[in-house]
Amino acid sequence: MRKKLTEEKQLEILEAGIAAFAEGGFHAASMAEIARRAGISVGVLYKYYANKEDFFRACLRHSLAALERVLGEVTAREEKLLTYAARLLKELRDFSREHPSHIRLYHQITNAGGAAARRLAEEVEGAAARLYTEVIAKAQAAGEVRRDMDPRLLAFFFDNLLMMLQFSCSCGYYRSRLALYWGGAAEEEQVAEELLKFLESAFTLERNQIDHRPKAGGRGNV
Amino acid sequence: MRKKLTEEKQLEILEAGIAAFAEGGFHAASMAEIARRAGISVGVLYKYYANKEDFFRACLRHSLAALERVLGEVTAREEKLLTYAARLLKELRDFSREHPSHIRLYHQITNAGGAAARRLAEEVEGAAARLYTEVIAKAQAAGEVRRDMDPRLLAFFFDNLLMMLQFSCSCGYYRSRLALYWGGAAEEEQVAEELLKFLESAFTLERNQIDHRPKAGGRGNV
Amino acid sequence: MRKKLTEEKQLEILEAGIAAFAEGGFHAASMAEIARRAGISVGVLYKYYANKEDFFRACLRHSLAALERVLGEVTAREEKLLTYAARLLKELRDFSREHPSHIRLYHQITNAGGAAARRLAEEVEGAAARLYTEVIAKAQAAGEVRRDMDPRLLAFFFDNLLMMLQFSCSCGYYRSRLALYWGGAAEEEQVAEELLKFLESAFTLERNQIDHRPKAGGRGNV
Amino acid sequence: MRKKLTEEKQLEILEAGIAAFAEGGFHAASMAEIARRAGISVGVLYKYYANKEDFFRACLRHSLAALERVLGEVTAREEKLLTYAARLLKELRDFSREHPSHIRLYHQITNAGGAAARRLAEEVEGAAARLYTEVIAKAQAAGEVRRDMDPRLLAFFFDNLLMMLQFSCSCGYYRSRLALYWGGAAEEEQVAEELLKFLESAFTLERNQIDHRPKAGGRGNV
DNA sequence: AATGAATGAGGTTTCATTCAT
DNA sequence: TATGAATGAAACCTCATTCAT
Repeated sequence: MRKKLTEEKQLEILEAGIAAFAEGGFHAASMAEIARRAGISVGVLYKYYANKEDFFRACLRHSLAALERVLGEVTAREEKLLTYAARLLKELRDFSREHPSHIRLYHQITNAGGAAARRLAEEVEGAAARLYTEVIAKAQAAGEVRRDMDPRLLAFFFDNLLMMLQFSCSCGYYRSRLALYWGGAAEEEQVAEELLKFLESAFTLERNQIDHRPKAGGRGNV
Repeated sequence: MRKKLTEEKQLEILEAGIAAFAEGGFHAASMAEIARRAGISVGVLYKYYANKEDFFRACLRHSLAALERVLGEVTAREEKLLTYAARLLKELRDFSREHPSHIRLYHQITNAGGAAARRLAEEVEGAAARLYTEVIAKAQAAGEVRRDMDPRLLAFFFDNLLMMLQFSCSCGYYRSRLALYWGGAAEEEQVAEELLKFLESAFTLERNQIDHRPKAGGRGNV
Repeated sequence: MRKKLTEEKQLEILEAGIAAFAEGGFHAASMAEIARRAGISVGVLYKYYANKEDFFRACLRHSLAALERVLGEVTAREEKLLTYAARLLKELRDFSREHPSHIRLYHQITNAGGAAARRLAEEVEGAAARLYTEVIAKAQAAGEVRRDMDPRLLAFFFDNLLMMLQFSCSCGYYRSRLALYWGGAAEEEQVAEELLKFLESAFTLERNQIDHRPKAGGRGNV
Repeated sequence: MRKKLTEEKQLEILEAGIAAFAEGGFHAASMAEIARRAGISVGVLYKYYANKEDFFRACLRHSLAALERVLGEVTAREEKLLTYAARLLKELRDFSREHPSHIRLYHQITNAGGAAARRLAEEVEGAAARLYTEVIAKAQAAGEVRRDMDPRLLAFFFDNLLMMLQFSCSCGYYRSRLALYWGGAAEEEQVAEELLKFLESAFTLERNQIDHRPKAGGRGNV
């Protein structure tokens, strides 16, 4: 009989699916088009996946698994908060560049609503949320991070900035938007670098420490 | 586009479209369903709009115009950066609550890619990007904002946090995500309050000012 | 708007469906083909019926309703058993000729098995079974019909012969089969006539009355 | 058709096909499912049979051959009509019980129309039709059977009752129907027994012999 | 002018058939 | 040779769009 699809081909199919679903969501993608892009016949899709929905979920799982693998590698090491943040930024940037469709698919699912959204959010973000919060709480205890803010919100804002950075690397609209702010030839390395500085300050300075006298060369405060 | 339907009815149609498109994107929405929701016949839809795409663009325009109106009102007054940010947060939060579909539709279109995305980004974000950057640059000049970061990136990170806050108020997934971080009964007022503190620090403290000695009660710095 | 399908057109659609399903059963018929035969588009089929199964059931209902109407008319009058049987034969023969597809569809569903078959049998045959049995029991009480057989089985054999007669008038195979027995130019009138004679004897003669002496011109008995 | 599979396996394949086709007709059965049931691969099916139609015909031939073998055995002996009928009933009942799928497949094909139906009817029923007619004609000549009816029609009605009895033993719908008439625990032996009585009378009593005076305990005749 | 039924292209899914292994 | 995965035509079904009323 004909050889079963190689592992490689199976991945290619998933990638084709991810790319298609990332484009315009579940409804916009066509199974026939996906098959064509993956260089197979529709029949194969339906031999491996019960239906479009099932295939979509497989793509999602595959995509999120890859993302989680990246996060897992970064979080395996014990480190100072900002060192950790720096590595996270780098890894996510690399991942976003290599697999923009994965990030775009992830962005797609954030459209979802209802119970499915809740389940998905817990599945995808739960671990990260807890990890970030914990790391930040520890850093607060160690006096490395400001104590006048709830660690959960610090973690939340931190993750928000990470998400937007990923989107800015991967999704057409957000890329254009970054270009609008930063100029056409966006060097993402520098953006990441600057984001670290931004975070460093945000994590450090307590409100009551803010000096309200104008700085040299300027008058007045924020 | 003739002029027979009342202004009010026209708005109702657009709102129905926005709600439908916000749900699952362009392809998931059905013209018949939209007409039904708006209490009109499909025929009317096609009298006023050439086709689905055309109607979608009208919904988008309407939705973004509303958003821009809000931004416009906020930015009309000359103010200090953080006062301005505070007002912006409040207005966007209110808008997100009253018109979550608008925000969700906005989120939908950020999936787009290609030239359309570029055009859209410029149209939607261009003014804000320039405004934020300018305000921040002025604040830097006045010594109210750190000078060791590019005002464009400061503006960019600022806007990123704003966008995520809007999504967190409006879109199912992001709402669940906020709940994950912050607990079930997320009081968005407090989140906005804390975001201001976060921004204040991020905008203020320069990296070389960061005290690397551990704070009281903790040892070491970030 | 376009005019809704006339009652007449709706019947035409059902007839097209009945003809198609009668041909080779549920699976052999194609919705597109049915639409084409009925002179409509597939869309109409799916506006009136949720899906193929639903449409099939509607065809069945329509077909059986027509059959039941015929039976109902016949059974409305109080009559002697054989007069009644004669009229039944005539009406069924006429119906079979005018609507052979209905009979053929009926024949199709007798393929069914399982609980659906039981339900269908009760629905279609229940009334007739009870009626025939009752009429025969009464005739037995009146001494008009042999008493050495269970009225239920007499009714059953009676109905069996009726069913086969219908099939022999409507379904290709059974028609050919009748031709095999009776010769090419099967005159169904005469068959029905003879069936009556057959039934008359079967209903009348009790076993113990059978004369075992050879009849004139023959030797030996059955 | 090559000759590599064991005789036994070939029969198993045919039986699987017969069971599948009997279920819902030609179109409802799937080649893959048949292969699975027979414990072979589809490839084998297509090595032995050119296509689905060809395989269907082979199943039919096999099924009818079995039926004809039974009839052949019964008709080999010279006997009195009713003894013969009794044996026929018994054999067909046994066959229906052991191979209900064969009967159900036979029932399936009686849907067919056109020239194929004619050919099939001749092939399947021709011999029986001629045999029955001949036996009955002889019995008439011997004075054992009424002479006021055409032997061909007597044979036809006789065969009709036989067919229905077979269906009533094998096909879901007809079984339910019998239960409707005769009660849940249909004992087919008794039905066959009673059918013989029914036939005996039908074959014997001539119309002009029918006594039109009411029988004891009743008034009037049929 | 508004309606919404009808249209039919196009999407999803199945399955008879092929053919590389 | 037997296998059963791959193929793709054809079936079911949906919905953007048209247009008779």
